[in-house]
Amino acid sequence: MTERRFSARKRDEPRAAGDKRERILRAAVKVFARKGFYASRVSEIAKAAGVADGTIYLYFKSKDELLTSLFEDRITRLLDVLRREIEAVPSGPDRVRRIIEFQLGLLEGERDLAEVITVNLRQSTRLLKQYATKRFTEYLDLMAHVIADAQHAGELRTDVSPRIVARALFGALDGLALTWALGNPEPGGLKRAGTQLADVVLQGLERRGPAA
Amino acid sequence: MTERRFSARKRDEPRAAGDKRERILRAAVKVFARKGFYASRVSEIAKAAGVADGTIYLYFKSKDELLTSLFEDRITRLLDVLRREIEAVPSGPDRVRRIIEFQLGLLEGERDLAEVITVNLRQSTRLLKQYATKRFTEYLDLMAHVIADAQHAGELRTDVSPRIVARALFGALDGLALTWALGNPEPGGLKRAGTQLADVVLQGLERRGPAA
Amino acid sequence: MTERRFSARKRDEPRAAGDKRERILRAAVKVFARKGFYASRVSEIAKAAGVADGTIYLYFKSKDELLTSLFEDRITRLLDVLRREIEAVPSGPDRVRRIIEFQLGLLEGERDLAEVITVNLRQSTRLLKQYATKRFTEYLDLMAHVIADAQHAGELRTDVSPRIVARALFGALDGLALTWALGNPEPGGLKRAGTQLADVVLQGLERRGPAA
Amino acid sequence: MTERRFSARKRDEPRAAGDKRERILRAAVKVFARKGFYASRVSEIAKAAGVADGTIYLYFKSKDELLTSLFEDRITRLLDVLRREIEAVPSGPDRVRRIIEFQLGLLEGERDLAEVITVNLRQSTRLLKQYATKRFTEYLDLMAHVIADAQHAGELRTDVSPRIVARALFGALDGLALTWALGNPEPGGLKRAGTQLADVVLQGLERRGPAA
DNA sequence: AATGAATGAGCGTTCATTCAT
DNA sequence: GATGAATGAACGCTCATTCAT
Repeated sequence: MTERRFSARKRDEPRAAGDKRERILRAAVKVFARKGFYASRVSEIAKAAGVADGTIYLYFKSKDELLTSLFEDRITRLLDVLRREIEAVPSGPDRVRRIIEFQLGLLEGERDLAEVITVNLRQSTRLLKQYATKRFTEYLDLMAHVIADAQHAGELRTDVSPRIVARALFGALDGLALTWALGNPEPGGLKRAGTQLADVVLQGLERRGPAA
Repeated sequence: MTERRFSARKRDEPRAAGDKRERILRAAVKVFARKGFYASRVSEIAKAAGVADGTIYLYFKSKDELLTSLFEDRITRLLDVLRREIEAVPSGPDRVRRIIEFQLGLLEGERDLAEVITVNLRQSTRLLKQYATKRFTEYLDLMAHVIADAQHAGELRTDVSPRIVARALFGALDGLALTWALGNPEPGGLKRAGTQLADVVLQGLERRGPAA
Repeated sequence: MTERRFSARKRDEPRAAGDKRERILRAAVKVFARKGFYASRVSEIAKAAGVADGTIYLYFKSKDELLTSLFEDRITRLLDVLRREIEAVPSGPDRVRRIIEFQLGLLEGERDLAEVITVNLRQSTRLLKQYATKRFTEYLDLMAHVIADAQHAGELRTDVSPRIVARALFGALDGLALTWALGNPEPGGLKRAGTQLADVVLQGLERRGPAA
Repeated sequence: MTERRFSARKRDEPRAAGDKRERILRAAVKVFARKGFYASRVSEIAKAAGVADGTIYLYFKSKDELLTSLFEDRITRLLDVLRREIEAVPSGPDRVRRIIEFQLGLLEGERDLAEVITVNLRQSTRLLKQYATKRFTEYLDLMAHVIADAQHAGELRTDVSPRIVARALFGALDGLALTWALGNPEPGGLKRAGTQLADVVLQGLERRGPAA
């Protein structure tokens, strides 16, 4: 829509190669977010990316693979950021809080991407089972590690499985995201929701004092 | 194809029609669960239901409406059961525990239905936004009411929004269900996951002693 | 294939069921003959057959299979006729003459079909290698048998392989058909060409007198 | 991709261009032979020729024209060779034998080219009708002339049309080639097939003695 | 001349939906 | 009501061709 302004790149060429791949991915995020994977047309994505339909197939083998690559690419990126953020926080409980803020923060910073991950991740059982699982599992593992480390450090109760907690926590965040994505944002916003979720979860994971 | 020969149901059979509608819904649950909404063919559902393709359109306006009706029908039924179960439990915290057990219990009792609700609910943003929301909201409201009642009864902390808690809790349960549905059942099973989730959530919702 | 028994439509109804398959085949012959397999559009065939595009796929799995079925169906039919005709002729040389007349006669009676067989048979090496071969081989075998029988009966020279003769004869007929199909009909027509070909071939296959 | 480094052909090399054109033609023969005209991709031919896709269009106007040029070029060359060979043979019957050997010999010497001529010649009715005909006709004419000359010289029977014989003979050779190309080579090989074909044809074309 | 990324028209095929029986 | 053959709009994908570099 914009973009052409000066296509006039005679000399310099700020947008390098691979550029196109990225443009397509960005367009795909936007379109998938708006209409869901199945209702999105390859031609729409192409148009949104400002390329010809066929061009998409120079970068992705199929529409399916476009979604797959999208997950792969974006989640890898998110994982990198999240890992760094977590390392910068020393306390276990604070790390949990950080994860919560991070995941909900996505919704405000990159709403479309969040919606794609939240909603489209489940568009296809097949996709989900075949591809998305690897990175998704990595994400859950990261959360589970944070929990487990804090348990070993004596910061959290040890009578619950880190993996179960991680999955439930992810689900809780996803659930909040879903209602937000569907247009019923919590009054007070995600920030308030995140704070409250963290309050409950952290109190719930607290080690119990000597007496009950 | 065969099968009809004698439709000859035992004796009377006042609801020949209702019968068929239900058969179609049951078939739809099975097929949607296995392949997802978009990958399911109307003809497959017809075959699974033992009716002709066209017959489905005597009971449902479209494939979309079939999914919609499925939610409507099943969730209404679930809500009835859940409401009754909750009324039978007097204590707020126990009610929360009951909800958790109920929702996870679905996965074992009616795995297909659970998978449809868990996975297919998100197949289509449009569907989700347009139709499914009503009953879904009712379900969340039920959870929120239980929380709110318990807060008013002084059984749970009051500094968190019942709706936020309800959504997060629903999400957490959904998250556990998802990993189960995808074939990575938690070791120890859903029962153990449910118990741990309840432990954490209830401790998290506990009113804090005099201090704090 | 069966199915027709009584298609017993209410009253009249000149065009019976399975009718549609035949209509599609007939349309395919016409269209393939005019434009060749690859240049023919499924939608054109549908239109020529007076059915919807999708209908073709109720009777044939793909465009490829349509061509394949066409060969199968038509050549089977031709083989039946040819076998009967040959049996009615006692003398070996006369049988050879009969085959020649029969194959060239096709060109006048069913010019489109002849063109499809002559030209389209080779459209796709893959098709040719995979499917068409069986019936085609049967056809060649029939010719080879006629030659071999006549050799055993002492009617033809025995120093040439029946299979080689069959293939060459088929090729010769096919070659005459090709130039005809391409619009350069031999002056004097196919009949004359057939007679001359038979004259040459039969003299060529004659047993030599006492001296070599 | 590599290869260019030094295009540095030994010394002089006036036909840098012709070089590429020839490489493309050679690649086309190979690819067309393996997969047929329609199933061959221009990009495959480019790759096989070691040039960029676009380069092909510097030498040929279209994929169609590439096939056309191929025929033109190769058949012209074959005609030259065949003409010279025939001139070197004085006797009519021996010339016929020479033609047979020549055409079948192609199959062993340049199998790919033979397959392209034999199979691909018919890939497209349109191509066949529009372009290929000219050279093809020339080839047939050469054969017809040989027959006619021999008839005038009293070496062959005169009651058959040289053109009909030429077409039938070409077809016979083509038919033998086809079965060979399809992978059912005659036991004894083409040589034996050629000898037998020549035996039959020449006996068939013999002038009959005064009596029967 | 040579390149090869980009194009976009065009096609085979699918499948939800209809409707004559 | 019930059927299932027929429909045809719609879409993913291919690939010959172009053209900026």
